[in-house]
Amino acid sequence: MVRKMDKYDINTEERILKAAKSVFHRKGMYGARMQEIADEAGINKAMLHYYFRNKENLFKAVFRDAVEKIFINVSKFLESEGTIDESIKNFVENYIDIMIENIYLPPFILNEINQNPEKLSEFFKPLLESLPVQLIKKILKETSENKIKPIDPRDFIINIISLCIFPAIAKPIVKELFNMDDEKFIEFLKNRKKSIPEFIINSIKLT
Amino acid sequence: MVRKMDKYDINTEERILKAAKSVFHRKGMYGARMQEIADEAGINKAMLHYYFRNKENLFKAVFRDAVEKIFINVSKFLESEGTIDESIKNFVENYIDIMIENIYLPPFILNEINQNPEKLSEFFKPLLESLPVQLIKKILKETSENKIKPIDPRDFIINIISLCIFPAIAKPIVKELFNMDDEKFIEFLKNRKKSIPEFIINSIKLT
DNA sequence: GTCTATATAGGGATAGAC
DNA sequence: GTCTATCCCTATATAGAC
Repeated sequence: MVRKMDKYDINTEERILKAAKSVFHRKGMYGARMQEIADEAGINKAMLHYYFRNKENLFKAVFRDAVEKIFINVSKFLESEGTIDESIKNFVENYIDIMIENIYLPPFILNEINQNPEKLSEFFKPLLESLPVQLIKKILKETSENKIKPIDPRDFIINIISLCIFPAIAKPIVKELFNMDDEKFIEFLKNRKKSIPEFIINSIKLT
Repeated sequence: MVRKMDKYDINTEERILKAAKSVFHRKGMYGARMQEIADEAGINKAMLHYYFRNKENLFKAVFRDAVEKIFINVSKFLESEGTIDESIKNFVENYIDIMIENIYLPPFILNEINQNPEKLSEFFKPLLESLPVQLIKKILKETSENKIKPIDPRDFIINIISLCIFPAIAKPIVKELFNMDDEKFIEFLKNRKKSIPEFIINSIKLT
């Protein structure tokens, strides 16, 4: 796996991984073809097996990377310090930025989990267990102190995540529905960094 | 395609279609196997080709049915008469009922569209063009008359759809996150028939 | 219409030379 | 480490008997 290389070169393993991401993200585990990955990496199929032994291993490397990018950060931002309002703004802004940079990942991950739910325990369990404890406590506290409208913390968490992630999953439909090209679509997402926190904060604040 | 049959029997074509739905919904176009569909229908592979000629045709029949179930209804409920509040309640309640009955469809459809965006024009275009015109007008009117907080109608539409559909797409994660079995998960969705309209109406009403 | 048997191709994986 | 050639299984699809 280790190879002397030119400073400006990138090594074969990285080239493969990059190509594998591109193909798996678009086509999923079963739609992807090893040949296509090899072509995109500019090498031949045998190399894929030399570095990753089989398709399943290569896929897992890609999937693990995707989960880390998308879910490690959910965890981090959901648990931030400060008031609820600050937490919401912080989460949404950071999360939509991640989404814009990795627009293919949410459909890729969610599709894989729906088709293979057992992957959940293999990749997510440690993440999920520790996830939103702090935030739930914060919501319950603010509710009991009459600082926000009462809301089931589970609904709150699902709502904020839904509003951030769903447009990435429905991208082709959203673009078609509102006649957007890619640029307009990104602009739409960027605007949601402001509109989603407003939407959520309005809905929970006392009148 | 037509066959005399016992009153309590269902004909072969329907058996195939039913089995095909079950398998395609769970595994998608590329993960599904014709053999598995044949087994589940209780017939052999040759029959699949006799009735549908090839896998692609069979898949399209299943996909078309899914799109009609999920999107015809979006269109219908989004355009209902009455005040905005009534429209929201009407849409969410009806849509979550549909979701509960067809929990596999949203991930199935969205995955297929993400992997094959060209399917969009083939199956959706007529639907999408006529979609939310009335609702957009209603929102703009209420905004200009200072009856609700100003909101981009596109955000409004995406928000309401996100809140309804996302839990279906993330079902395995939601169940894991909150330690739900299937029954608890359905209960959670049913509760959202009330909580989502509250959430949305609070966020847009003037204080 | 329904079955068994088989053709054909595609794709993952390996062997072996360099 | 990288390549070419090839193996071999799997899955779609067809042929043909009943």
